[in-house]
Amino acid sequence: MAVTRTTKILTVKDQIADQIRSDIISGDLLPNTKLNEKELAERFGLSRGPIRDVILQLTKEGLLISKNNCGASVNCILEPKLQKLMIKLRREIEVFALEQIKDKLTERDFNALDNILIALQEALENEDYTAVTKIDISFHHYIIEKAGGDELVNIWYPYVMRMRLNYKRIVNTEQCVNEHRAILNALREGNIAQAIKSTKANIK
Amino acid sequence: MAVTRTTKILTVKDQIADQIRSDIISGDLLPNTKLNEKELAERFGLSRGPIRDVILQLTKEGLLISKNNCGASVNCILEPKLQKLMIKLRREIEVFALEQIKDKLTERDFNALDNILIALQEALENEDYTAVTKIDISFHHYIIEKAGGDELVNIWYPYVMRMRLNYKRIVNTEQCVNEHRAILNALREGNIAQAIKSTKANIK
DNA sequence: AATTGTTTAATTGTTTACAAAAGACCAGTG
DNA sequence: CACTGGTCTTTTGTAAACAATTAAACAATT
Repeated sequence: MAVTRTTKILTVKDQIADQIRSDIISGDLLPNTKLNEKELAERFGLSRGPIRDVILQLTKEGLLISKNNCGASVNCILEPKLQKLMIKLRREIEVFALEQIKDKLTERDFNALDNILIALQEALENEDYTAVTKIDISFHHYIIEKAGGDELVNIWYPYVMRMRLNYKRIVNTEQCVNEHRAILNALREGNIAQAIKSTKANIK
Repeated sequence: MAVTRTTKILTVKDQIADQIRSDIISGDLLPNTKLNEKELAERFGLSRGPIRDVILQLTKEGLLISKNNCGASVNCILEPKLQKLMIKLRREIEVFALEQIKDKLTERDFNALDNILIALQEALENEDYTAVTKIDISFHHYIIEKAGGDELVNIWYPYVMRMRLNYKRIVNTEQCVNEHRAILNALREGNIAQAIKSTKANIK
């Protein structure tokens, strides 16, 4: 059998959600910006129904904050203590994931992760920092999903999103790709301890 | 000013969500049971719109699992390793909460928690185990909310719900109320270390 | 007999129209 | 001047009709 390229099918709602997430990450939508259902519906050429679903979803992820009968707005950054807690918890989830996939990674997985890093490098060269952030997330997402499936992704995702809301910019562009390469290399060598160490260094 | 009794206003959706959560906790809705939007709408005398919102919300909480165009069904119990991870993470959140509220609790709070325990005792005597579970959760909820507001509640809630899905029954009825009383007593005495110890013992 | 293709029923996804709540504005009053 | 009280507008919440997708039952073919 030839190599099967898995093209992921995205629902309309997923695409809208992705777009709004990008807008928030990129800074186009600043904290406290109010999201108007009607406007969003017109922007995406849809009715308010699906938009409401997306807003509810992003609210659960912590990116938006909703009040009854008052709509949703972009959430603010966390207070430092909560921020620290979330970093700690996210680290533990990622460490758990690494321990789980220790012996499960195939050559196919390494290739997939390699490709992600290539895309990351490219986005960095293009200075497309929104793309950088999304690709960065997708690297971690791949590992989390492999380790614990959707269940684990679902509890992991809110932490990532909230952290991204706090630090909008990738400060150290080179460091970013190097850190991820370190993780991947350690995984390739089967050196989980090092992979964990590198991951902890990357999550901050 | 007289004592202001705070009666919480619940939206329609919150009430429906609560009801479905109860049905799952009580065992009326077993894992893999499919939820039909139309049936639910008729049962609650609503249209499908709000029902869809509730389903999406419960899916994000991990109680339901949804597939595109195929509806939602009650989620299964977690595999042991994920279960252990979630217990660990929930403990850390609750410990964090206790450390935060150390000096913030007023007499009003102690009374509120006392009342919760009285209700817990009563539910136990009536052998209404669904109520027991809900009141149990509300005790912890009170502390989490006090410590970190909705932000913290939002990341905490999924863990509680998923754990409840795993152990449906309160095994040790007396132990349950005793454990919570130990937490409250420690808080009253300002003995946070003991409160943390008791909380850790309670979350399992 | 097993598998593939087609039709049909049921269910979800989306749109549109309507009801209710919140916020803005402005006049009137102390 | 501040403040209450009302109307008006805007926005969200809900309902009901329509479109699209899926699953199942059945027929046809190899």
